[in-house]
Amino acid sequence: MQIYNTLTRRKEAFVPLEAGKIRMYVCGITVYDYCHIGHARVMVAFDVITRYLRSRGYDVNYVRNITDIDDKILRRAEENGESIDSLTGRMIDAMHEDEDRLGVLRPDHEPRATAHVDEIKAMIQRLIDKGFAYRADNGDVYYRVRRFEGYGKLNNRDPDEMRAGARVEVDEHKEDPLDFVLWKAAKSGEASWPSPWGEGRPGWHIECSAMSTRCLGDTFDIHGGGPDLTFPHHENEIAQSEAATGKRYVNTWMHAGAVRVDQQKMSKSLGNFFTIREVLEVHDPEVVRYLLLASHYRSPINYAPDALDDARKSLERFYNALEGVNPEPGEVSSRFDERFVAAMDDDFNTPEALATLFELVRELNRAKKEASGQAPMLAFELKRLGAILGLLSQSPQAFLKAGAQALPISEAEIEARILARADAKRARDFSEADRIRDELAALGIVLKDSREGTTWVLDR
RNA sequence: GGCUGGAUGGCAGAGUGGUUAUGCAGCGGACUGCAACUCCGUGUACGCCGGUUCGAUUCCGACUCCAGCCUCCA
Repeated sequence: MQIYNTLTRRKEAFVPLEAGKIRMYVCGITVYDYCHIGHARVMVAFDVITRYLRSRGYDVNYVRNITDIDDKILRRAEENGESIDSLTGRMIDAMHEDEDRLGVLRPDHEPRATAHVDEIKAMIQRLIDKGFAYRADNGDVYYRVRRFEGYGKLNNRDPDEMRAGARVEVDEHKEDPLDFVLWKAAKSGEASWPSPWGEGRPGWHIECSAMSTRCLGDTFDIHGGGPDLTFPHHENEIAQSEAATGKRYVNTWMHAGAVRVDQQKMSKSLGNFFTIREVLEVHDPEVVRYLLLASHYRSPINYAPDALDDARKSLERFYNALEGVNPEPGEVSSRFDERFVAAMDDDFNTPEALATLFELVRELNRAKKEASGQAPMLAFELKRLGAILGLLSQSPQAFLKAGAQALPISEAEIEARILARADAKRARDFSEADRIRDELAALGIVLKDSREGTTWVLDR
C-alpha cells in the first residue's frame, strides 16, 4: 500500500509500526460554530481511510480531538451570552449529528482539550526542563523555535528565511518572533486552570501533541488534518513532541485538499462557507458524500450546486442497478475486487475505485437483462465494495423515492394511478395512459416500466 | 517574495512513455405503444514553448495562468 506523505512529498510504501495495527490521529474541530463542507471533507476522507484499512484487516485506532477551549470559543460564548460549556456542548452535539447523517463512523476516541489539561501541563514542563520553552514576564509560556533543529521540515521552510519577509507579529514578550505560545496567561475573568506558571489555558498546538501522545504513544503511524494545518499547526506539533520525547513523532502525514467556492478556499475567515446542515436541507447526505469521494482526497474540489446535481445523477445509476435485485453472497469474478483494492491501495484513489464500481454496475445491468442468475451476487458485491466507501447503504427505493413524503399525493394514490394506467394500457387507450403518466410527471414522479411491472422514482 | 500543489475531451474527474478511465451531457442503434430505466456503438482530450526518446498528455527545463500555506481557519 502506498500513501502520500506530506513530510517527504511523495508516495511511500506504508508499513505500520506494529504489524497489523495502525495508530492514527486526525485534527478535529474547534467547536464554536457549525461544521462546514470543508470539515465534512476531512471527516469523510478519514472515515473512508479507516473503513478501508479495517476492510484490509488492520486493527485501526482512530483518534480525533475536539478543541473545546480557545480564543474563538471564548469570544463566541461572550457574544452569545452563554457559558463556554453550553456553547461547546451544543456544537459537539451538532457535529455528531452532522457526521452521523453523512455516514461518518465515530472515531475510537475523541479527546477534549479541557479533559487533558494535566497532560498538557506535564508536556510544557518537560519542554521547559529541556530548555525548549520559557515563561515570559507576561505569564505566557513560549516554545523556543530556534532551539529545535528540525523546525520547518514538514513545510520545507527555513526559519532564517521565514524571518526576513514574514508577517510575524512582533511581540516584545517573545525572545524571537517565531516563538509560539504553549500556555496563555488568563486575563481577569477568563476561563483558566492553575499551573506552575500562573492561571491560564493551553495554547492550540500543544493540545494535539499532548493528547496524541497520551492516546497513541510517542510515535504513531498516521497524522492527518485539513490542508491549512500543515503550517504552523503541524510543524509546531512536531517541534513540541519531538523535543519533549526525543523520538520521531509521526511516520506519515496526510492532508486533505481544500474545498473551494468560486476558486477560493472555503473558510471561516472568508465567510464563504456552507454548513453541512444547510446543504443537507436540500441534498441527500449520500449525495454530499459521493461528491466528496468523486475527487481524490488531496485534490482541491470546487463546491457548486451543479456539482451536487451531477453527484446525485451518478448515484442514481448505482441505485437503478440495485433496484429489483435481492443481493446474495456468492461466486463472482474477482476482477472488480482486485481493481478496487488496487485503486484504494494507491493512496486511497476513490475516483478510480468508483470507476470500478461503475463497471460492476454495467455487468449487473447486463445480468439483470439476460436473467443470467448472476445479478444477486453482483449486487451483493457492489454493496459490499460500496460499504467500504460508506456508500449504497440505503435501499434503492429509499434513495430513489427520498422526499416523497413532501408530495401533494400519497404513495397509495400514486400506486392507484399506476394501476389505472395499466388498465388503460391493457385497453390500448394510450392517450389515457400517457395522460396519467404526464400528470404524475408534473409532480416530479417518473414511471419506469419493466416486465415485472411499473415502479416509480422521484426526479429532481 | 519564500514554500507547496495544479493546468486532461461540453462539464466533472482518474490515469498512462506507444493500447477504452469512469460519470453526466451529446450523437446513432436496440428495447418500449411512446417514454423512463437499461444495453450496444460513438469523441484525432491532455495550458504554451523547447529538450530527452524510435515515440511524450505522461520524463526534464523555461513560460503563462490557477490555488493553498507563510496570520485564526479543516
